[in-house]
Amino acid sequence: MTANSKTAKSTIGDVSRAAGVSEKTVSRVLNGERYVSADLRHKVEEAVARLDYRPSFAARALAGKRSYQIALIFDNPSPYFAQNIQAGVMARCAQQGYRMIAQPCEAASPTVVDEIAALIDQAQLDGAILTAPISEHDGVRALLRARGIPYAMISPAQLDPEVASASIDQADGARAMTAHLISLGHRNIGFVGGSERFATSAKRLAGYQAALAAAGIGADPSLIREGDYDFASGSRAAEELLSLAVPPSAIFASSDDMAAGVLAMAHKMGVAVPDALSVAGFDDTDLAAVVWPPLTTIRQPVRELAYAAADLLLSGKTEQVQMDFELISRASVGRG
Amino acid sequence: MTANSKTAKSTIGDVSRAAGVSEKTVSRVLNGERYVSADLRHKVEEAVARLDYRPSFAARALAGKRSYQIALIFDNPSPYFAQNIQAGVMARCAQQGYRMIAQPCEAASPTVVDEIAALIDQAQLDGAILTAPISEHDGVRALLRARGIPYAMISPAQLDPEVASASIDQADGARAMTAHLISLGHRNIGFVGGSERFATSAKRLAGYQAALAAAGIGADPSLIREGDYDFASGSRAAEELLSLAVPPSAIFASSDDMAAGVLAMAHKMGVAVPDALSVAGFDDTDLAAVVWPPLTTIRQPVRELAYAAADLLLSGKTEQVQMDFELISRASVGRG
DNA sequence: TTGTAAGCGTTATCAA
DNA sequence: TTGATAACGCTTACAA
Repeated sequence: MTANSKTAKSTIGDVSRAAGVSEKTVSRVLNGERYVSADLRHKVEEAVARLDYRPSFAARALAGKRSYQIALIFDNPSPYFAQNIQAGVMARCAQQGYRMIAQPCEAASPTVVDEIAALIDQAQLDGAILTAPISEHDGVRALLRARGIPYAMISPAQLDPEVASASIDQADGARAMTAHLISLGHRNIGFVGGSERFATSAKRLAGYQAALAAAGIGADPSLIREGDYDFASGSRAAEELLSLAVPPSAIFASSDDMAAGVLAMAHKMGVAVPDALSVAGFDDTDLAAVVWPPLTTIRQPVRELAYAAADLLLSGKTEQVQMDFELISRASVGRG
Repeated sequence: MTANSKTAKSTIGDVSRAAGVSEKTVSRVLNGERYVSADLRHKVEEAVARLDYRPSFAARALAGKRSYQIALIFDNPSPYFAQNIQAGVMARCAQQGYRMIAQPCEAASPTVVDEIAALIDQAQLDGAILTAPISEHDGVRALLRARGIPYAMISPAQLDPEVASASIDQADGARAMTAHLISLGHRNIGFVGGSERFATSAKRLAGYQAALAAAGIGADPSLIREGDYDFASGSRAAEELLSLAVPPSAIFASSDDMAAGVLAMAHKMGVAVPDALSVAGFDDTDLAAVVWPPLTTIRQPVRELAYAAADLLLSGKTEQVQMDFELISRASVGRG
């Protein structure tokens, strides 16, 4: 290996000359096509390794049908969630020789569709992965369909039998958590719901209500508060709930930022956690898990959802994969 | 605008025909070159708009000297930090017709240099932006230099007069915070330092010590603990500090995750915040600010650092920009 | 199983 | 100030 090999950028022509074969044969080996003799294949592989050759994305995209690029289109959710999804998708792409283009955007902006159209044209996208609430954006989905770009959705509000997706059962998660609280002896369970901007909110509320009904516990509307998926709204809701004549003995917040807010407010109001109050969260983000140990959470396997979505997209499958959530009880894990 | 215009991908040839000029002239207009008559320029612009034409990145990269792509290379810092930096850099790139390629990596991995070399070759990078601790990685920086790829650093440990960078004065931030605590009457101030993996840790400690010295307060080694920049190590350090015969009346944690840990431990040990204990943090991530209101922090203007680094890189300047930090006192802001 | 030729959409070069 | 023509590095189509 000469000193140059670290600096020189070799081409497919260099490789073909070094291996004594045609450029097309090198291309065949690179793309794993059939009809290459073991002998030539070996020679090519050796030359590729020796020259430290790597194909140009630009040339491949221009000449071929595929660009080996897919986009991850997301609307500014929690940074923890976004980073996890991004890392997961990127890892799977890299494994298969693809590159991921991160495309943050605002679902509510009037220009989203144009922005994504520009991306498709300029980057010659092979596919896309959508997270909520972009996965609910009709304009974006129509564009993708019109352009013939395959896509997969992560935790979409509605399963679409024609579109690949990876998700957990939101309602069942909330049901399981509520049932868990009931099994601990709680009868008076507060619920902090999420904003209507996300379709998951209604599902989580439904799960909570289903568990209560299944246990024969009457629904008490004063125990249900609407939040905004953020810390402040969780605090606010907790203040109201804990000020009730008969305060709840447990509060289930349907996001972890809100659960953290509930905990902070409980501390502030001198309510002992977990002795006088159990706090539970629905964890989209891993945030509460990091910051606030004394918490029971329903965890979405975020990384795994990303893997699944990427795998579906790259393999061209159009399945709706349902994954399991985890119920993590800190009390038993004993991390605090 | 026909129905087709939303679906058709037009080329520079289509535009040249529509405008009645040569392809080269269209190219000149697109790239803002001189020597194009106002008349033709106008015709071309009109045709571009009418056809909704957007140049192909792949073709530009292949034919031209520039790929209009830069990489953001970062090693898994806090998700909040990463998302902010990414959003900032991406925004500036988009403004100037560039694309940002996010490249997470591990500074300690033996393959980082190869991974980045692959990226340079395959994507034909025009430049890169490095965050700590990649900005301290000699192998990576040597590679970039050898390949002739310009780069900018965000908050590097050492300013390099040859390399563009955007940063705040870490030592001065820690000094300012410590001086602030002293001005509130504190004399007994605990310090939780960061890991030696980041060169900033030593600087923050130095700032803390400088402020104490300036106020004529003797250094007490038992008040200084080493942490790991995470929640757990902050809790641990706080537990030790608050168990001292004479516990500190204020604790300054040099990261916000650690500050959150300090706060949680104070609550757990029944130490009233902020009455019996002031807690201060150095905020790289916005995390504690979101989750833990009763906190005084030194905030890095993360978004602005990203803007500055991107602007420097894209304009080809080799300056070392120093930005101001903010001292945010929650008590006065009154957010809790 | 292998190779030849053409062309992808743009910019660089050089001539007009 | 404009425009022909030849690259750029690869894959497609087709031939051998």
